[in-house]
Amino acid sequence: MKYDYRSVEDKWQKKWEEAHAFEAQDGSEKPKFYGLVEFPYPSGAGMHVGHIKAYGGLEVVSRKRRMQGYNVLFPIGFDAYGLPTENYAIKTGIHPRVVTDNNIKKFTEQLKRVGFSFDWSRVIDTTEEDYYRWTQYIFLKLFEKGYAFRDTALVNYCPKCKVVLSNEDSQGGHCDICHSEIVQKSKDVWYLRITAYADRLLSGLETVDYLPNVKLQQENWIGKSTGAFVNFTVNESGDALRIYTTRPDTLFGVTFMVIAPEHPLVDKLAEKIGNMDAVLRYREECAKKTEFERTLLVKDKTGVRLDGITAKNPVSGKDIPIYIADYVMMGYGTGAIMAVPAHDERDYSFAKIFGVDIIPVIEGGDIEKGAYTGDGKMINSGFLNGIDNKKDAIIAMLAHLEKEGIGEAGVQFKMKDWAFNRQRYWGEPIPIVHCSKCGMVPVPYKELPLRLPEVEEFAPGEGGESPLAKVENFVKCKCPRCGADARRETDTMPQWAGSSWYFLRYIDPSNDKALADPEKLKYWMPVDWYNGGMEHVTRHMIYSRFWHKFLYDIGEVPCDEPYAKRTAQGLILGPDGEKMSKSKGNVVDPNDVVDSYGADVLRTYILFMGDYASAAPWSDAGVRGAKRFLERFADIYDMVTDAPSSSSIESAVHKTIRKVSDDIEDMKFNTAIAAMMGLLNTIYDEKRISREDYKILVRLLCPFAPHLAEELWEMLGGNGLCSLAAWPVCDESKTVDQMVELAVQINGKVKGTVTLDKDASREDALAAAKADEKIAALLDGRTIVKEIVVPGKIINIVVK
RNA sequence: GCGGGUGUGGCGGAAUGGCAGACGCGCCAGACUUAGGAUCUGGUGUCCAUACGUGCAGGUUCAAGUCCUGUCACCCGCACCA
Repeated sequence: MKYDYRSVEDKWQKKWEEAHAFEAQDGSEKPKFYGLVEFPYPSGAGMHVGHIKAYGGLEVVSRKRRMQGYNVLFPIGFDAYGLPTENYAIKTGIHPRVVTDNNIKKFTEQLKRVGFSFDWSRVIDTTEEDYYRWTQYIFLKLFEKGYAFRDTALVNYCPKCKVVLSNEDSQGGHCDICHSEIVQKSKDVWYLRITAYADRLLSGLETVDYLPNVKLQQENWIGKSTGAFVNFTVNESGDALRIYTTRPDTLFGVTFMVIAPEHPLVDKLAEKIGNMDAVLRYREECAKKTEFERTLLVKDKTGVRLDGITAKNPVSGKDIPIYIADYVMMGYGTGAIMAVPAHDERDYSFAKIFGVDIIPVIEGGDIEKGAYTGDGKMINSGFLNGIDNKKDAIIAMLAHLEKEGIGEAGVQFKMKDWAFNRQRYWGEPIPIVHCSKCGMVPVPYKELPLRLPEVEEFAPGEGGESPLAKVENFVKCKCPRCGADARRETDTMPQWAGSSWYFLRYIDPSNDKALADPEKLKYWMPVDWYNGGMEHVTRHMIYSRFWHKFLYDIGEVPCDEPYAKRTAQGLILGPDGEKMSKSKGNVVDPNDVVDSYGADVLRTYILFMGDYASAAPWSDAGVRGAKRFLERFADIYDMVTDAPSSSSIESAVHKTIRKVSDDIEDMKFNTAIAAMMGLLNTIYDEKRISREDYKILVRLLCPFAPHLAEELWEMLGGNGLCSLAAWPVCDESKTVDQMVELAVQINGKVKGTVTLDKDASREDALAAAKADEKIAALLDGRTIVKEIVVPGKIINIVVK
């Protein structure tokens, strides 16, 4: 068959659109399936092959579900706020709105050309007023409940982008956008109190079906640790010095304390500290150090003793020195630690450098050699002496601390509150008014959306203020509470805001009364299956789970967890095996592949190239392999007869139904396609297949190469659209082969094969094996020790 | 350092403890061709072979790529988290 993919693909894309084939139905009696993919950021570069892989997985699943009779919601939209668009606007002077609209148009065309079965009637764009109105609404709810607040704190700041970044946006000490070194800066910033949900974000993971490594990464990011808070006292001033430790059992081994250079106690005790000059100098040095330098110097501990200051160990009563050192961070725990050099490697190396006492309190180590972090019997520890394990020692110590009122059990999380404002133009305005009398006042709900004003200049000011600050008629306003002159908040929300709830809006995209209708939410939520990249596991996913849990608590959504299942696709590497990047020049443009081979080839190749979850390099030769497969698939049309297929073909067809159906569920698309290729080879041997069996094959192919499948379906006289035809069901009885081949082993080594009836008895099988000439010769003169027969698989004869 | 993952042909990769290398790429040979970076057919782990082969060394088992112990290498997260 001559196959002109251009006209065929155009033809079916039009037919799908005319038939509204992929639009989800509200109020349907059918079972629902909500498949979600991470909506793209519409960059100027257009679509990447990575998008095709990311969407291609759930595309196949969604298409299969639809054919299985589900009411499928498989939506798409655009996460369009963000810095690249804004930076482009700053450079060119073109308004981000214009840039965004152009890019969305381009993405839409490209996505449609690939034939994805998205519900295009529900497209959302996070930068549109009727969308960000509800993003602002959620912010106000958070503010009302005290989960959005302002605080002055040391924050991650990117000097190049001139923005405050969250921890999630500055992993590894680099700006996520421009990769510059971030610095710590004290600023008055907006926070979302995500830490209030830390425990639930953790425990919720037990109720969802996420890939194990996705769960693990989230667990590590939340970073729960259990331990104790202990109050030490400063002898010279009586101040409490509170620490957090996971090892309260080692309290008797505390020989010094360390506080972070920025710890407020330093300033408080300034007059009593004998060497304040040196202390301040050290503090300055630390502030200048980049994250990178701090990490490199892990082994060489630095610090300064606070001269004239001592603390009292609350259990041993001993006086101990206090140091400041940058290996203690202000941002974790209380910014102060009790140091147990005998049993902590960091404290040990510090003690060695500074000549502090090292007192072992657990037996088993050698303090000359290093810290002993293992378990053992307690020594030098007063009432703990004799306890022989860590667990019991901790329990005993916690009881003592609580009884004496010097400490209590506690937990700590690595996760920090979410720094939420950006001094940027292209984002949702934060709907808050600053009034000199009333303080921070929310913009009334009825005034939402608070529109992003027009500006002349998109760049942030030199002082790091938002471009909105220069728009006088935006900034100047009346306080909604008292009517006095007031000023609007001029910062905008970070890019992660809009994507934290977008899956809710797809359910009811044009609702102007609520973020979505409660009945519709009840029907569609939770998302049944969410696929995306590993890079979003600790940011977008945690943020959106947080928002969702909050919305659940205030009764806006019907379920506690938004995503029932989460998977992730692996990267597509360049042909050179390296990560694709413009600078390496190894980027493959999916549009080129569609141009020269068609969308079906692109889709099929990307899902065939390797394990879906793993990274795999691009291969142009491999693309041609996919093309050959589809052409061979189409050429079978000439082998169709109206007589039944041979029993071997029939059996192979049903085995393929089973294989393809199961593999799609496991995202093993590569082996699903391989099974169809294998079946093709079998059919080519016989050059004959029944019309009905070929129609089964065409439906199996449909999720992968839907255009070709539709064309063949039509040629074969199938009813309606193949995309909406019933998914084939495997008839297990037809997959059972009457005759089966068994391997015959002698001492575990394969020496031959025998073909037997599937119901052959153990005796028959052994007799047949021994009747084989080669086997008989090998058995001659040997003593049979044991005979194993696994029906349908293997015969193993053990001889001496 | 901590946590997780992966090691299989020339390459991408398959294998509920049961015939390792499915399927594809590449390569070789042949056919059809004025031509072939098209198509079709056959072949293709290593070795002349007995045999040997899933990073390496052991172990369990009738049987191990798969399970167990140890070890090496690479990749990905987090990283002075107290």
